[in-house]
Formats: sequence, C-alpha cells, structure tokens
Amino acid sequence: MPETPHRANRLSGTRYGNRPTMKDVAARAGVGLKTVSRVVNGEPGVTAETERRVQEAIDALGFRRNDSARVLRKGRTASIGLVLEDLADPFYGPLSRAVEEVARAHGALLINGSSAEDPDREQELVLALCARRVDGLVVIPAGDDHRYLEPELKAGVATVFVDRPAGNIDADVVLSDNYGGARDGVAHLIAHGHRRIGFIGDMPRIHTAAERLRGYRSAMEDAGIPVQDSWMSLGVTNPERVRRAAEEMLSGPEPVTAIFAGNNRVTVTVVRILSEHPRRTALVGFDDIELADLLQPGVTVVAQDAAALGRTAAERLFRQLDGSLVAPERIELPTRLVTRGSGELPPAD
Amino acid sequence: MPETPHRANRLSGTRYGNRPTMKDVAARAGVGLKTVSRVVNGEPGVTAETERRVQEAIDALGFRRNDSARVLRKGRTASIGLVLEDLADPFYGPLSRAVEEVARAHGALLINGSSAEDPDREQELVLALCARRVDGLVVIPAGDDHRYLEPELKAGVATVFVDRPAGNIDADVVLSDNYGGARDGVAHLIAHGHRRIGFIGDMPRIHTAAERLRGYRSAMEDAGIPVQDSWMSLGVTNPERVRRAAEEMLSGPEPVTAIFAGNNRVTVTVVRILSEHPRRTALVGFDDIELADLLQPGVTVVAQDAAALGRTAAERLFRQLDGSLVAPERIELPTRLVTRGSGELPPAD
DNA sequence: CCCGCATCTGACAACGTTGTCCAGGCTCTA
DNA sequence: TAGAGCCTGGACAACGTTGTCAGATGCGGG
Repeated sequence: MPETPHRANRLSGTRYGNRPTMKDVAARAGVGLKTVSRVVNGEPGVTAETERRVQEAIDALGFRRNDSARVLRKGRTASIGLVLEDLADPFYGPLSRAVEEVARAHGALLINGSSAEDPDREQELVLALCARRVDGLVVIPAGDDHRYLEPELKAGVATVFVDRPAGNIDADVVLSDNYGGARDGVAHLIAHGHRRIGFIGDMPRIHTAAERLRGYRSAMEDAGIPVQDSWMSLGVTNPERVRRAAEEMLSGPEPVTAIFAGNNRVTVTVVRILSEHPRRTALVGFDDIELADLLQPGVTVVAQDAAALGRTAAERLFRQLDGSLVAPERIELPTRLVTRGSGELPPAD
Repeated sequence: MPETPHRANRLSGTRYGNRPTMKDVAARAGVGLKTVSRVVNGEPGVTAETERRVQEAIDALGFRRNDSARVLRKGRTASIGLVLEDLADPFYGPLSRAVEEVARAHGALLINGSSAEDPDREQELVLALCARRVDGLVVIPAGDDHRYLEPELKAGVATVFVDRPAGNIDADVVLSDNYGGARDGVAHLIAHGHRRIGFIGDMPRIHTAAERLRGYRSAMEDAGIPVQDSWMSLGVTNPERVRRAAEEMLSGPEPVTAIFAGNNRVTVTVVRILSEHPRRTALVGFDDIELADLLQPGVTVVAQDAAALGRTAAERLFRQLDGSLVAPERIELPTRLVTRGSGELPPAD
C-alpha cells in the first residue's frame, strides 16, 4: 500500500504543475504544517526523528518552498535588479558579474535587464523589477529623468546609479572619472605633438559622452588649441556612421593627425578604419578593449574598471539595506591611461 | 484639509517600506478593493469617472502592484532563469542578451546567475530559481548529473539546456556542432600541410571540450596522423597554464607547427604567446574573438553563433510553455570556419 | 409604477508561507 | 507524587493579490 495522503490534492489544478506544498508534505509525513516549515527553514524545535520523516516526505514529493509566498509574508525578496544598456557589450559583462558576486555574498539573486539605451524601456524595466519587489536596484540610466523612482525610494528600495548620475532625484551614484580620463588622454596626444585632434563620441545627452567631450575640450583649451567643429563627431556610435565621420576628419586639406575615441565600440571601429588607411594616425580610446596590446600598433586607451564600478555600487547598495548609510553620495573612480603605441605616434603631416 | 485616509495604515510596519497596497488605494479613492484591481489590470467594467479617481489615488500614493502576491494567486511569474558559466565571458554576454530579447517578446523577465563552472553552485542557483517559481529555465550546465531537476520537470517547469547536454535526464538541448567544427578546423590545418598539431582545451568532463577533442582526434585519424600525448593539453584554461602548455609544445626537437585552441580564452592567450615567439606557428581557435581580423596575422577561427544558441533555446522554452511541444529534442547548430590568415600559415620547419 | 435587464461594484475566499500563541507531554526536583 | 519548567508540535491569522459571485444601481418598456 503506497502513499495514503490524508487529503486529496485539490482537483481544479489548472495551475501549471500542481507542485506539492508544505501542506502536502505535512500530510505525507503525518505532522503539522508549521513543523514542515521549521524543518525547511532549519529552525530549532524539531526532534531528529520528526525531521527525518519530514525530510523524507520532502524528497519523495520533490517539494520546493515557494518563495513568492515567502516574500509575501516576509517582505524581502533577497534579489536585486540591475538595469544596464546591453549585456552583450563587453563593458557590461564584467560589471554585471561583479554585481552578481556581491549579491551572492549577501545571499541575493540578480535580475538584470537591458534598456537598449531607451529611456522608456529603462523605466519599464525598473518598474517591473519594483513590482517584483527587488530589495535594491542598480541602474545604469538611459534616460535623464528619474522622478518616477520617487515612490520606490520613499518605500525603501535601495538604489544606486552607476556610470551616469540620476536625473532629478537625489541618489547614490558611482562613476568613472570620465572628464579627467578624457582630458588626460587628449593631453597625452597633445604632449606627443598633435594639435588637430578629432573626437568621435556618443550623443552628449548621455552623461559619460558629455563628460568625455568636456575633457576633450578642456585639454584642447589648456593647450591653447581652438577646436574646429569639423573635428568633432557626436551621437555617432554605429560602425557605418563612425566610418563616415572618421573618413571626413581624415580627408581634406587639414586632416586630423590623431583621434580620440569616446568609447569601446567607437575605438574598435576606428582601429579598423585606421588599419586600412595609408597615413598613420594616432589614437587614444576610452575603455579598454581585449587584445589591444597585440594590435599593430598597440591601442593606447583610457581604461576604466567596469568590475570595480559594479562592485562598488553593489556594496553600497547592501550598505543601504543594512541601514548603515545616510545621505546619498557621489563616488568617482579613477581611470588609468594605458600606453601601448597608438597614442604615442607622432603627427604625420 | 489634506488626505483623510479611511483606515489608518497598520502600525507594526516593520516591513521595509510600508508600501501602499490596493487596499490603501481603494480607501483613498473611496472604492472597493476589486475595483482597484480592475483598473490596475485594465479589466473592463469600470466607469471612466471611477477609473480616473482610482488612477489619481494610485499616482498620489505611488502604488505599484506587488507581483509576489500576484504570482501566488496566478501561478505564473512571467520570468525565466538563465544559468551560465560566467557573464563576464564575451561568449555568454550575447547569448544572455538573446535569451533576454526572446523573453521580453513574451513579456517575461530574465534572472541570471553564474555557476563559475561549479556543479554545486549550478544546482544551488537552479533550485533558487525554482523556489522563485520561474516559468522556465535555460541552463548551461556545469555539472553532469541533473536528476535533481526531475521534480521540476514533472511540475512543468520548462527547461532547455544549452551548449552542453543534460546529464541523466531527458531534456531539450541546443548545441553547437562542436565535434564537426573542431574536426573541420583541424582538417583545415592539415590541408595546409601541418602534421604536428597541438590541442589545448578544457577538461574533457566538460561536454564541449570533450567533443572538440574528439573532433581533433577524428581529423588527425582521417589524415592518418598518430597523435602524440605531448601534443594535447587538457583541463588547461587559465593564462599561466596555457602559456606553460604552449611553451612545451613549441619547444623540444619536434615542436608542433600548428595549434588548435579549444575555446576563446585559450585562443586569446595563445595569440599572445605566438606573437612573442620567433617561429611562425599556425593557429585555429574555437569561438570567434573580437578584432581577430586586425591582428597580424588575422586569427582563423571556428565560429559559433552565441546569440543564435540563446535565441533558439529561448524560443524552444516558450514553445514548451505554450504546450506546443512534445518530446525533448536535440538541436545542433552549425559552426563556421572563418579564415583570416593564422590558420593558413604553412608549417615552419 | 414596477419589472427585467445590463452594467458596475464590492465582499469573500483562496493562493503558500511564516509568526504568534497555546496545548500537551515529558523530565526533574522537592 | 505533585508542581514547575522545558521541549515539541499544531491551529490560526496575516501577507497582497485575483477569481467568483452576488448585490446595487440605473434605464427602458410594459
């Protein structure tokens, strides 16, 4: 005579799998509901013998605690959300992984979503995460107005912005020193004798892009070089348009002798273009790229530490959740100029 | 006279934020609970005027539906889980992103976790996802025994394995043609005159590594070349050890004239080593790497389409959820040999 | 003026878990 | 042997939402 369940499972069973519940386990083990809960959660006050019986029933039925119900009761989900631009971008992989590791150390899972640089999608994602009651949010913003997050902040959802600051709300933010890094990178080119230096970057509505542009301008100004409009190409990030922009800068009677690339994707494309180009043009890129050292010449970059950004943000998030934090803060991580050859080429005119 | 809430919020309020509930919204709008639910879910049967009042209360209170409670009631979470090895690996970024896009098209969120190639951690992650009642799972297995998933499968959790098959259970799996790809790659080297060909790959307990090794052996055998143990280095993946292994193969009286690299990380390291090496050695790598075409020589690879793997798996997952699928299937995606120079170098002996 | 019908609204139970509280049985001591 | 105190186990309510069902309201027609 196999199992004789005390109560028949409800018949309706239209839900997806009719998974066993604690009630089922309790019935099978012949104990009370709460006793099962105690065993599942490792709470004290259960005899070894009872525990064994319960555990047996759990294994036999393949019971898994339903965390949705648990969350409903306890208020915390032990999960945090990460909204970034595109997980396929090699800059975000390590960042996401770093956040995940910190979350894991705090027993939390990571849910992430890609905004595809679309403010509406960012908001949609963030709100979906909030509806799932994540305990905290790490956001790499696509939009520039985050007032929609006010109720969440008030409700105590820990929130840290990364890479770009929040718009219109007061929140923690962890950034790279985009301005300083770009300024150093451009100054480096100037130090190597360049005066006509091109800048190819993203739309200035993106904070990082704007800051890097500011760094470029600042370095040029410090060197007393008036910047010509034709040297700057903004809002350009897909390969075809970068190509067009670069070709333009490199042609004409007074071509640029060096290019500062505003992010990793631009850098990659520019490397490709320059390798096809007869005249040697210097290059410094923002963000490191893999194998940069093996190219001819090696690509000089202003490197930022994506993992450190993620780690710092996540740690701060959990300190918010601990309650050990008070006022929002702005944390800026330094960048590092990595010279590999392309940035040290002399002007070729 | 500002708001006069019908009922005071409960005092206990030890939960994190005391977020407003539908009850609060109902009280404020002066309507019933269910009416709020109807508005929130866009169900019919609410007057425009009532809806307006409810919406106003929602905005004023910053209400967000609690999806945990919703899940508890409805049985579906509209989220799927992805367990992979390491999100920071450029192979998995696009894969994850592809899964996310398909999920998004089905209105689902993606939760992902990195197993770090540790079977225990894989299981821990998978079970955590199941406890959160994800509707489906995409798993890139680290372990080789997945019987622990039996209750989940029985309960109707849609499951698709990617990149490597499941162990001891019958489940959908989407793979690259690792065997055929490796065989073609090695045959390509043989066709260019190589006979002493090294193989550097991951531990053969990893399915992909074993298959690629099998492909290597098969190509060698087809060419009638007996493989020497010193040509093979297995279970080697971190840079230092790859370096040691490569140095060994390249030294001695009869060094290898070509190397087949078993995955992207190995390839990158080998490229680096060969660039320091005087004798030109041919190289074919499994997995494409960024900028491979710009290196000198360009790196010839057996490319697999990570995004296609993810997309295919996710689509299959949702077809399982639709109920339009019956028996588990094994889907194999082709690889593509991309010749760029390094694989076409003649033997240098 | 009343009835029937359609439309809108709300009371209530249920989802699966955990916290609170109490009951029963045991051991130990006086 | 009785009483105190501890240990184990279970009944019950609550978490916030949705499905069911019945009640309220308004309107038109007989």
